[in-house]
Amino acid sequence: MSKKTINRNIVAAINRIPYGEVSSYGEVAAAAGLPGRARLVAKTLSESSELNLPWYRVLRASGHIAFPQGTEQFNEQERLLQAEGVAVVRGRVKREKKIMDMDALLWAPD
DNA sequence: AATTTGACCCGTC
DNA sequence: AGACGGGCCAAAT
Repeated sequence: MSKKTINRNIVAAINRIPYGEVSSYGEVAAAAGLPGRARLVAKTLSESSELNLPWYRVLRASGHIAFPQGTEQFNEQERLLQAEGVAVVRGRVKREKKIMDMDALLWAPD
C-alpha cells in the first residue's frame, strides 16, 4: 500500500519523455491529465528520488533548469542533459529545432 | 486549524 | 529581460 500520495499518472508522464528531449512541469501535469497542477509535479519529483525517473528532462516553462545555478543538483542535471545531446547554456536548454539546424549546417554535404 | 513553503505556470505591464 | 498578481495543492510548521 502506498504511504504517500505519489501520482502514478505523473510518474508515467515523466517516463514518457523521450531520450534527448525535455519537457516542462506544466506539460507533464497536462500529459498526466492534471492541467494547471505543475506544482504537484514538482512535489512528486522531490518525493520520487528513490524511483529512477528521468527527472533531469523536466525543466521550467522558460526552458531553464529549476535549481539555482551552482548547486549540486543543477550541475548534475546539466551534465545528464548534455550526456543525452541536449545543449545547455547558462542553465538554459536550447531548442532542439535550433540544434537540428546547427547539425544540418555542420554536416550538410557540398 | 491556520499559515507557510515549494524542483511551478500564465497573462499582463 | 524582469516584476507582479492570481492560480494551483500536498506537506510541513
